[in-house]
Amino acid sequence: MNLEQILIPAVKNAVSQIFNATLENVELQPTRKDFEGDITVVVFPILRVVKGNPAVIGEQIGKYLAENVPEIADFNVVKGFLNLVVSDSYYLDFFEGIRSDANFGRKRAEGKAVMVEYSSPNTNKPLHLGHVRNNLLGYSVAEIIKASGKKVYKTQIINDRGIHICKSMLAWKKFGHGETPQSTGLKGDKLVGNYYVKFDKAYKEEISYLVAQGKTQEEAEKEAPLLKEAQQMLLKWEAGDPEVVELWKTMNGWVYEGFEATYKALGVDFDSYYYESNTYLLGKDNIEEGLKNGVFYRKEDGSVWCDLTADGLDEKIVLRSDGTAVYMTQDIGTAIQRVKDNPDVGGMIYTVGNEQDYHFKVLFLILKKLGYDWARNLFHLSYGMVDLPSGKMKSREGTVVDADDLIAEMANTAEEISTELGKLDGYSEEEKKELYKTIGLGALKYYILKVDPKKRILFDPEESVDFQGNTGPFIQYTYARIQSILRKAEENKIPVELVHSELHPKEKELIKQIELYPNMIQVAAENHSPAIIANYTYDLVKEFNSFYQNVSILGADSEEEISFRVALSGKVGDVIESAFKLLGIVVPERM
RNA sequence: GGUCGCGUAGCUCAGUUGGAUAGAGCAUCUGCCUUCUAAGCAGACGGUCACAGGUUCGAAUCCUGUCGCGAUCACCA
Repeated sequence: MNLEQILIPAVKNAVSQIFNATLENVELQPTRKDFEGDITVVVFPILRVVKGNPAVIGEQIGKYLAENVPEIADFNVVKGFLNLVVSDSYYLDFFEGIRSDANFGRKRAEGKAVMVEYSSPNTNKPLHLGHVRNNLLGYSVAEIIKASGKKVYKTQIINDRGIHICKSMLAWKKFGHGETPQSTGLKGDKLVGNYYVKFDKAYKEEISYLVAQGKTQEEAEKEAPLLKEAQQMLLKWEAGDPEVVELWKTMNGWVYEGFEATYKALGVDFDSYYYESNTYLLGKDNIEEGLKNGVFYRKEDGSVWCDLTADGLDEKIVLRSDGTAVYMTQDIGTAIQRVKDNPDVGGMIYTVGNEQDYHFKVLFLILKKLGYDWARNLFHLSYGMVDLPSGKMKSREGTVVDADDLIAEMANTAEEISTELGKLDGYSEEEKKELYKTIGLGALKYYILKVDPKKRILFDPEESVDFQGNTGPFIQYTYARIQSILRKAEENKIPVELVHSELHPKEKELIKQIELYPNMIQVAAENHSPAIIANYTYDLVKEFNSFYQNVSILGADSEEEISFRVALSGKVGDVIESAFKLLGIVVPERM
């Protein structure tokens, strides 16, 4: 039982006892630091049921609660705010109850599962900063929802077909001389990405040649022989030409190996993979069904549409006049296929940039119209772009921030700062390297996850990421210090099972903050926002640091006090670790 | 132009369901390493919550309008 569960009925009861009135809602909030008390009842909403002066009413309710609710030790009223002082024994009991609970804050899974899609790369380019935000967000939201009590499937759809892959393939055939990742020592995705760039370069040369011959820019772009050849290749691929398919398999294989390495470095994973080469023909049957149900209609030219004007949207094409699928067809089919593959799925989350807001609005509406019950639980986890100080990332201008480079750079920065501060002296080179990675990655992940997904992020690679203040390393550092306390306590054989009777104000503040943790997980899950977890953890760490600096832990007055503070520190460490796990950030034992 | 999103301190960001005097970090300034890790702590400075109306006992938060920034409006994906 947390405080809310105790107080809401208690306040309702008080109102009915004193005023003989029925209260629907009780509004509680943590008491502001500048007032005395721990939790505050807002009196104003009660005025709807009980007429009178809020201060007087607050006074009466406060008196009743103090007399009848054992958890309430005292109260005071400021204007319309009834501040309640919660007894130390409540917090001590609460702490005792959760101290040994390793799963504190996390619920066990029940009900329908949720499928979270994220990453969704193209196989012609290496992953970049934008994908990093996508991956971190998707992974973290999946973990948060898991912790909030739902089974989660992590999945991705890989765009492994289409003209863009053919471009890389063609360039490799023409200019590659049989290069492989093994022969060049390049990561597979980088190698293939290079050929995509090579294609683009050669294509541009052809265009300028044609323009010089007197063609218009537009004509030249369409008629360039390289492009024609790539289009031929796509047709061959669709026809199942063995040679083209073989090359396609080989090159995509290289890319997947490269991606796996990046995912591993980022610390994200997936339960299933969907490939567009398998799903691009899906959805046509569903269109037929929709036609029968009257959800769709056919135009004279044979194309199929969905009329969404009644819902304030446009008409949307779902099948071309030549009967081939469009993006929407495929997405409809894939969604339905996924639920077939995992019948316990009751909803899906798509982690895709906000430039596709409209697409998903339409997709969800169509699926709803088709009558699937899980279609009511679809969510587009839409996030803002990652911009550089120079503006957008443009592959053609070479301003793309590569994911692998970025991760390596963060580790370098961590090394520089650590060396400068003289930390980590006395560790082996291998241990140090591991720590630099952990810290650098922590900085990057936290930097990206602490901001609201909807907002754009301005990322300055020159300034790199801060290590002071509201940052990943700061929180990791605090965790490492806590581990140090626990080690010393163990060395000195300090028992931790003792409980003392009176709480220091700093101890009380800390326990109050810990108490909020389960609530934060729920709020973060409902809002699909890791930022809520990140900012909560920061607040907890601030609270702990204040405690740490202002009271003595291992040198406290009594043995009882020492063991209590060690136990409290340990629990703070557990909560930090648990919260950071939801963000996919590792906390080191020492740093 | 239509639709959607964003606009909070010099900069980067929090702000739970509408609640008290709007909070952090960075930057600038002042103290604190003889105590458990100073990547820290305590404090100072810094605000017309883009603007104007409205709803409410109460608005950064909800509604309407204006301005600014971005995205999107393909038989592309």
